[in-house]
Amino acid sequence: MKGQVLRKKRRQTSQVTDEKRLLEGKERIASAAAALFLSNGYHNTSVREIAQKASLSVGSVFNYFTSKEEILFFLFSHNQERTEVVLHEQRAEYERLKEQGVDPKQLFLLVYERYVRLIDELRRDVVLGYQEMKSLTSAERGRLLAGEERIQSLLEEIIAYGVEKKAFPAGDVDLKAHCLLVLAQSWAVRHWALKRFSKVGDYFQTLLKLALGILESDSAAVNEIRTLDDTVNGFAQSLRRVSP
Amino acid sequence: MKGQVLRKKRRQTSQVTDEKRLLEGKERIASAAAALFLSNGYHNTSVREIAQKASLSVGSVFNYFTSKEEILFFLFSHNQERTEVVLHEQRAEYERLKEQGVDPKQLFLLVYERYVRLIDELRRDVVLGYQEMKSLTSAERGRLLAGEERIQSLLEEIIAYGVEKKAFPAGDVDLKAHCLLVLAQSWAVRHWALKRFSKVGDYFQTLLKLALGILESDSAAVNEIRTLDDTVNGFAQSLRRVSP
Amino acid sequence: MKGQVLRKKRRQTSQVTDEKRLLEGKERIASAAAALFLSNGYHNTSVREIAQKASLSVGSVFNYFTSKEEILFFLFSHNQERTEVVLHEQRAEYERLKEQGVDPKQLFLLVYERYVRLIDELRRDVVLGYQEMKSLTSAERGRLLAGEERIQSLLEEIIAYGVEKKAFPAGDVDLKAHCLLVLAQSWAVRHWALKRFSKVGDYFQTLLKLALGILESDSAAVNEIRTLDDTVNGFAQSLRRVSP
Amino acid sequence: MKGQVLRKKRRQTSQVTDEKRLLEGKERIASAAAALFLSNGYHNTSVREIAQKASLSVGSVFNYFTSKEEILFFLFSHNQERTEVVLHEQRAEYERLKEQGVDPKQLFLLVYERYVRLIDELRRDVVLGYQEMKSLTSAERGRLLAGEERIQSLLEEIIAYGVEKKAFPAGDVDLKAHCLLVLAQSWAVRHWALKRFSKVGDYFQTLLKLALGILESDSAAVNEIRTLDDTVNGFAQSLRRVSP
DNA sequence: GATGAATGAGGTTTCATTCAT
DNA sequence: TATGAATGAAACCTCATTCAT
Repeated sequence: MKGQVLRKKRRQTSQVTDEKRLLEGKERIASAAAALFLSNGYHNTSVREIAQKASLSVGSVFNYFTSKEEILFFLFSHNQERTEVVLHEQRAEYERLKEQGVDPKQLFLLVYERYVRLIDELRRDVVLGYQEMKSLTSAERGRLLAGEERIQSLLEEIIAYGVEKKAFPAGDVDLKAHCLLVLAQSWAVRHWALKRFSKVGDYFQTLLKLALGILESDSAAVNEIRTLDDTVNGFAQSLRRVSP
Repeated sequence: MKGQVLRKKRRQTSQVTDEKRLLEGKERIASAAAALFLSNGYHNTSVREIAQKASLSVGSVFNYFTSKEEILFFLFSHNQERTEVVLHEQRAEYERLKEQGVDPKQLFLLVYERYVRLIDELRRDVVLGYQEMKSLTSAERGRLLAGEERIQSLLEEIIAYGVEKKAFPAGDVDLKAHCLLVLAQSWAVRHWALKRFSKVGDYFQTLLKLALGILESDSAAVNEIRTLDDTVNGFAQSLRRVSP
Repeated sequence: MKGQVLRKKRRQTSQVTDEKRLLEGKERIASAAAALFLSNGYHNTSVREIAQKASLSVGSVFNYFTSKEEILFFLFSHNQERTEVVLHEQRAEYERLKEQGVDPKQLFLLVYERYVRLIDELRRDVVLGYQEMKSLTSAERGRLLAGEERIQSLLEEIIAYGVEKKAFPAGDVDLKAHCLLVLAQSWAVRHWALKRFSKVGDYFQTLLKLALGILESDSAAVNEIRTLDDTVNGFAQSLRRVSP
Repeated sequence: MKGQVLRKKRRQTSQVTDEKRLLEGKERIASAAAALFLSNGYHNTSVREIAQKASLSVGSVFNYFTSKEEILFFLFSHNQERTEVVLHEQRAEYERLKEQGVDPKQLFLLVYERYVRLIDELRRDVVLGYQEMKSLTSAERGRLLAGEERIQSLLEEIIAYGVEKKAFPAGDVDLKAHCLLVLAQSWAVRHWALKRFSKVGDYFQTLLKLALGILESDSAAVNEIRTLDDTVNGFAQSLRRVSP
């Protein structure tokens, strides 16, 4: 009943032919769009606003992108590509330094700092990713998350190496990696709460202490605490009943 | 931009008069809406869909809420209220336990566990908050953030108490609190990456070790490392030049 | 590169729920649309114009149809259904009359008249079909043409029956059927050239004579003429060279 | 409606000055356009597509034509001119042969064959005419129809001459001419249904028999039939009541 | 004279909101 | 109070046309 009746036109490719000009235009528009998406959200930003911010007419935006959604896609892709490159560099560095016998702690911190600085570089896009991930198709989302998983794997690998070298206690490697990832990303996602660090270097300088705390945290002492914990039974028990 | 714009005049009160019915209706609608917002996003959810899911007519939705936006507000304020209550309990517990001379570590962990469990309870809403914060008016957003700041203050206060009691090293109290907050929230926000913990209790059981690692992390050892760091100069320097 | 990024909303069904009202509305809108499509063409008619002509708001049109193209589809479907019904009746009548031993000429004319009157009834839609066939998908076009082929087959069958009964000379049955079909449709398609016939009955009254002329046309006499034709050689030859 | 609307002011002459180049360019573009118009329809063909097919830039198209509409006009007027020329030739031939005392039947067939072959030659444009007539201004449309009327007049004239010479029975001259016109055009318009004739010559060879059948059809015999018809009263009556 | 990026009017479509029933 | 059809503003997008190079 609802079957397609009319011939659909194939959606045509971007209209601008000059490759260099096309890319420049895309970047100009995407940059304007990113700012607006960030402050107002993707859905609250109209193409007209983007065009205005990029000092273009509405029509021109569609000479560079075939749809509004492609702008978002472009931003994510850019993010993706950059991440891939850095990931590759990091892995190479890691292999090289490991061979040189560099201290695992230092080794980890070097790679981790690199990641934190990447987050800083891509701050806008990371936030955009958090906000608009629900809008993506699962395929697109998959690609984005795959990137993260590869990062986490790299971190886990390095931590495992540290464990092997007795630099860190064993156990909970995956959660440690996850937490360090989250803390790095929080520089972008909750940047408003970290205003006291004016630059990412300042942030990292402080963060690395906590990071080492995480890496060196051990299960032994904690179990002991847990034992104590049970003595405050009433309160702890009541907590268990909170969530439905 | 849209968020700041003057709202058009609009019926200011819901049509339903009976206070009890009104609240029941609101909750029914908001619950349906929350599920949809979560899986499709606020902007990709139409009022008609909400009405259908809540087994109501479109018109009826507007008898309970004056706008779609208000449904979002309702969800957030519900979150707020719940958080306020727990915050109040936590503070009371904290004061009581402090008086009883409970070990600061335990004390912190008790309060922190309570918070982690709250996050679990409000998981949907926390995620919604991350995603749709941009759809709120700045006033609404302010209220939301104020709540978080109060939580963070409480955590800071307890950490400071631990420092005072020599349970934790001094320094970086605010960042420590911030990080612990973020890690708690990651249970909601990056839940997909924490699937190996089937229940929040499992998660906390492991997380608390890292949390203690963070709390006990010190600046001394780190500085020593940084000294070493400088020996790998070339690589480290190059990192500094990464972000533009 | 152009891959779909954002989740698409499933296009929702017509918004009006009351079945009767929905159909009435559809017919009202489609009727207004048909008039406009006919005089201005489908592409030169905007939904706004349709809405105005149907005394509705633009939005309301989309409460009844999910797209402009569905209006066209509706018109064609209506045409299709009507044609199917009549075709069925015609075949039944044909079988019945044949059994009664009715004169093949009369039999043919009865069925043919029925078809001409159907064309009159669906005049607008037939013209629309001619004009917008190129806009249809091949599936849709196929359905439309299949209907015509079935009619033509019926006509051919009856002519063949007449041939068998020696009412018509043998030969060219398919072309005869085709021509009679075309002449019937010309009442719709070139109606402007047939203004002197105020009603379809008048048209048929005259057309039937020519129709019989076609049915009774024979090959014998013609061959004789062609022989003569060759004597005017120069002119006839030159004609052959016209098309490239 | 749109067709009637006042055109906005616009550069009235093509930019290209060299007369010969201008015409060549126009023909090149129009030829590309015709192919696209025919397969996709006028409205589903963009100027960019035309330019591409003609291996030109979009801008250049507008150096040769002042508007897209003008391309359509050009195609039709080309058609017109060709028809005018042939019409003129036909009339001359007709006068000449009449003087020579050629048999009216042959005479008619010669002229008619010429017309059928013209249709074949202009097949694309004829189809375009049927499809896109609604896209023309009424003035343009008028010119097109005037051409057809002149053809029909010529045919009528020849038929009348045949009647005078007792070659054809009297009566219904206009309808006969109309029908023969339609059947000739059906070679273009419903070409898909005439695939069994591989060339226009084959088609005409068969068509001419039916054409003679039409020309020689008489009213007398028919009236007799009609009388018979009334005996099958019930069915025939019911038919009359079909159209509303 | 040729080019193709820029333009903006206008098209279709969605959807929050209103209001008569 | 509940309903759901009607509304129209505003969104995305297309494309004929212009014009600086």
